[in-house]
Amino acid sequence: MALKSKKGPSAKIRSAAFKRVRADHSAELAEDYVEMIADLIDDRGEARCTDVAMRLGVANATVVKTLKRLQTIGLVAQEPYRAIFLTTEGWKMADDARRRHALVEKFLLALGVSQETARIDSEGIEHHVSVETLRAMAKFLVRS
Amino acid sequence: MALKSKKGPSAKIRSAAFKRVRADHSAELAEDYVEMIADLIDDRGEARCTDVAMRLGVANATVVKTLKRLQTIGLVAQEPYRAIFLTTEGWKMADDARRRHALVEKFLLALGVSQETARIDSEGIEHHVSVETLRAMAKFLVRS
DNA sequence: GACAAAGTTTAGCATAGGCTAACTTATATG
DNA sequence: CATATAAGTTAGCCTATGCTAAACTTTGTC
Repeated sequence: MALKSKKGPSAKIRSAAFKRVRADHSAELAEDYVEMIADLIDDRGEARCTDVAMRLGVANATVVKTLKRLQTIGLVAQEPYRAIFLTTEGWKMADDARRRHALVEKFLLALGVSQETARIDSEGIEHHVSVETLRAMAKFLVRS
Repeated sequence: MALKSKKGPSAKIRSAAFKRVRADHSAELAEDYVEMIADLIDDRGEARCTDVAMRLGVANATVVKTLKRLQTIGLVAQEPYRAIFLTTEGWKMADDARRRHALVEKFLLALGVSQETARIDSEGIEHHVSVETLRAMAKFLVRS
């Protein structure tokens, strides 16, 4: 391989970014669920499977299965055929996610994008924003 | 259910955001791969399985498997035991991703975050930024 | 040209997140 | 208060993305 040169020490550093993205992804769904459950509880007093399914745009059975996972990792508590509750841990994650989500959305609006786009993009972006970037966004909001 | 009120027409609209995020995710990996393959080809003349695996931080076998999928959807071309090439379609996607990636990264830097954070966060964010938001970021860069 | 090292592929496994269809439980109303 | 409808659950399937270990090519070197 004549054209092969060094890999550079950057390879490992580079891969860290992708590893973080992959880690984000597995947390992402959990965050979306607890955030939505928190909203449902606040808005209407309780969170039901069906509401979560409808809002997420997935089948009921999918929600049930995912809730099982969230129970095993201690974010959610639920009796069969009953409404969904959050554990202390779950509330913590939900509040965190909501704060982050709101900030990103406000930031996008301040940047000049439409409400619609801010809502949609913030949903995707919120999970990939570090504390440092969040802080920079907050600073921008104060300035502008 | 005494406390159940209307679901609101927002449910379907809301779910659209999550559907987009899910769709983004399945495209995301493809974009990461073609972007990285394009970089490897430009930087060192060819893209090898091992390099992709190392940079992404995954096992070799994982790359092989994913490349199969990318071949079936027409982004990548490869002979067994040979280097990886991009199809015209693949190059289009790679260039698109690279443009988007670079813009997001530059934007984050302009916003005041560190190089390190800009690099990492842009990797996660680039896949979730709409054209409208990208344009707003570009505008911000011109102004600042 | 033989052979060791490096790179690639295959096989087989696990987890996560989707789905539909069939079934069970809760509840709201006649 | 019986029962139809709505809600939740289970079972079984699929795809995507990871992994390790073992097998197979390619290639560089002696």
